[in-house]
This record gives sequence, structure tokens and C-alpha cells, in this order.
Amino acid sequence: MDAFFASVELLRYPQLKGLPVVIGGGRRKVDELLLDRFADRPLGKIPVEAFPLLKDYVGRGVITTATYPARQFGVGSAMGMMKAAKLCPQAIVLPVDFDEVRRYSRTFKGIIREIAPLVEDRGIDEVYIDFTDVPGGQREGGRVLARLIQKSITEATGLTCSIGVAPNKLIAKMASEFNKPNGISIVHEADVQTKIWPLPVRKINGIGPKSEVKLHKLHLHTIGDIAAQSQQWLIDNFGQSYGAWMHDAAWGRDDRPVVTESEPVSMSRETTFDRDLHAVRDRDELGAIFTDLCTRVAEDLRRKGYVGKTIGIKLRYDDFQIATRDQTLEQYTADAATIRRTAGQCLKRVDLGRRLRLLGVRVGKLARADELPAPPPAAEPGAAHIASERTLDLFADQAGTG
DNA sequence: TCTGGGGTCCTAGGACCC
DNA sequence: TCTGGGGTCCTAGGACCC
Repeated sequence: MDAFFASVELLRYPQLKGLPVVIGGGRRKVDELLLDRFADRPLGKIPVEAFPLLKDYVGRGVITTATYPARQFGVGSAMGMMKAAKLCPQAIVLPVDFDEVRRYSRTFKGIIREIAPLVEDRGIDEVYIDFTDVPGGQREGGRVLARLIQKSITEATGLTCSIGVAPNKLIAKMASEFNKPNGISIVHEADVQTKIWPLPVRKINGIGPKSEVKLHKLHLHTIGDIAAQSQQWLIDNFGQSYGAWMHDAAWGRDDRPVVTESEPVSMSRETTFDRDLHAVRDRDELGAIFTDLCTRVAEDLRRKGYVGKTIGIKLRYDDFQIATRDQTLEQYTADAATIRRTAGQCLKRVDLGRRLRLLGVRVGKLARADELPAPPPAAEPGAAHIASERTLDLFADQAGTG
């Protein structure tokens, strides 16, 4: 989907079309910001001057999506709000409305599945589609079907998307970026040398910032540069697995199937504080946040029908260093108090003397709640036992999960 | 006043079992 | 008395993706 989060907002606020708009960062719903003053008007009639500007933004957020006019100023995804404000202070800033975005996500995926049922979910705004056996899927190299999908999505939602058609997922992903927005690009196996090799290494899905730096140090800048190396040389420099994969990727080789179903591996909740907190000085505040994270993970598990066995915590210190600890239980759980107690024990194993920026709680080793092997014999729950462990908690538990 | 939140997968060492 | 492997699970960290 093209600039998905921003495009969804523009459907509500068409008066912002053509303007630099960035989505992200904020915790307040925009309706609260605007509707107080313009309660008597429909959303589309709220004057442009009433929208909050990036230059007035205060906080630690990053940009989730920028409209194409905003991108002209060098503003883009994952950029800190404060940095973006310097590049484009006049941009309008709106918070993410996850419920609304999820609704449109379900809608566009549903439309695609009606046309071509083999769809792999790749997050909220992206899918892989296997055209191979769809009637008409091969016409004009897939262009006819791609156009049909685009037209169907736009008619139903007003949103646009870009589609790459190729013999495998790796190339299709790169092709999808060739003609944004609202574009279609078809790349054949024989086009790899001319269309893929000139691209920077970072365009390969799987080569991130770290590998890019390392490749640059080895004087490899384009995908063609990688393809020109022997597989053994890449293995020597990047390890057996990653090196061999990198060689294949540079040559456009990828035999991964389109996977239509998958089970979640973990569920987590984390939050970055408005200001750095200290385990002792901000004990009560941290304790309340900690309990809230555990409660929300437990809710997520129950709502989706899962239980988990490994409970973990994640800290980010003020210097951005990350520490994780986890502990595997004997029994599966989706219980907030059990998660809170176990996560509390994990907390005892990290350095809490430093200022904290982020706290997270994770539950892994998931199983479907209705497919558990056999419910273990109920050991005495023992309120006294739980209470004694709770007294060991490092964070005072103001909200009370007991 | 740089730098979100929710994920997956991989690696590597150590415990433990056979 | 000295010295084995293979396999699995757990844990911590890190790269990467949307």
C-alpha cells in the first residue's frame, strides 16, 4: 500500500491532500485535538490551519509514514520527529489511528484474496500473492491481474497500492518499489542484470543497515558488486548461512513459497517513557507501567486464544543499550499475575542502577489455548506462596495484580 | 529534546540426557 | 584413568522487517 497510514488519514481529511503530512509519534487522538474546537463541523471541513504542525511537536516519537509531498523534504519512515521537524517544520502531524488502519488492512487483504487466494501476510500494509494458478494470472506477464487488484482496492477504499510481479518473492518485493505510487512493475528472470544489479545493496530485503556498512567497507555498493563475488568469498566474510544467501539473493535466486498460514511465536508489549526513569527514584511510576504491560499482554493472549510458556522482559537504557531476560515456566499461562510475577523475577537479573528509556514484557513459546497437550494436575495455587514471591518484586505494585 | 512498537529468525554457549 | 559424541532445550543478544 502506498504511504498507507497517511493515505488512510487523507481519506478522512481530504483537505490535506497535496500537503506535507507525517503520521506517528503522538499519543493523543487527533479527534481530541480538533473536535473540541470544530465539533459542529464534519471532519472534512476542519480548516487546514487548525491541524497541528511538526514544528510544535514535543516528544520522543518517530515517523511511521510521510506523504509524498513530505518526502520531498527528506522526511521519511523511522525518522525521529525532532529531526523531521527541522527538515519540514510546516508539515502537519497526525497520530496513528491503529483501529482505522487495521480496518483498511483487513479490507484490502480481503479484496486481494477474492481475486487470488494464495496470499501471504507481510504486516499491516504488505502481502505476497501467488499468481501462478489464478485464471488469467499469466496474461501480459501478470499485468492484467495486477491492474485488476489495484482497481478493485481503489474502488472499494480510495487507496492506492504498488505491485511488483516477478518469478519469486525476493524480486517481486524489489519490483514493487520501482513505480511508486500506484505503479505496476514486471521483472523477469532475464532482467536481473539490467534492473536489479545496478541497485544499492540495501534494496535487498534482508540486507539492513549493519550489513550495508560492512559491504561498503568491502567496497561493494551495488547488488551487481555482490553478484560479482564468489559464493565462497561471501561465506568467508559473512558466514556460511548469510554469505550463501547473499550470493543467491544477488543473483535473484529465491525459492521460498508464498506461505498463507502461520502461528504466532510470541506476543509482547513495550513502551518508551516520556522521560528516562530510574528503578529506585521512579519506582511507583515504573511499577504501574510494568503491571499495565503485563495486563495488556495477558489480554492480547486471551483475546487471540493463546497461552505461553516463556516470560521475558526487555529494557532499553538511556544509552540505547538493550537488555533482555527470560524465564521458561513449567506450565503454559495467559494469566496477568503469573506473567507479572515471572517478569518481576527476570527484572532482578538486570542492572537497574541505570536510567531506563523503555520497558517491555514478552510471552513466547506460544500454544493455542484450546490445543494444550493436557492440563497439568492443579497444584495448590497457594495464596501464601504467591504473596511471598510478590514481596520480592522490585517495583512496588501500586495497581495490584494479585 | 535524536532514535516507536510489534514481530521473526539466527547464533552461540551451557546444561543435561543418552 | 582418561576421554566420546549427538541431540535438545534454555538463555542472551543481535540483525532485520513492516
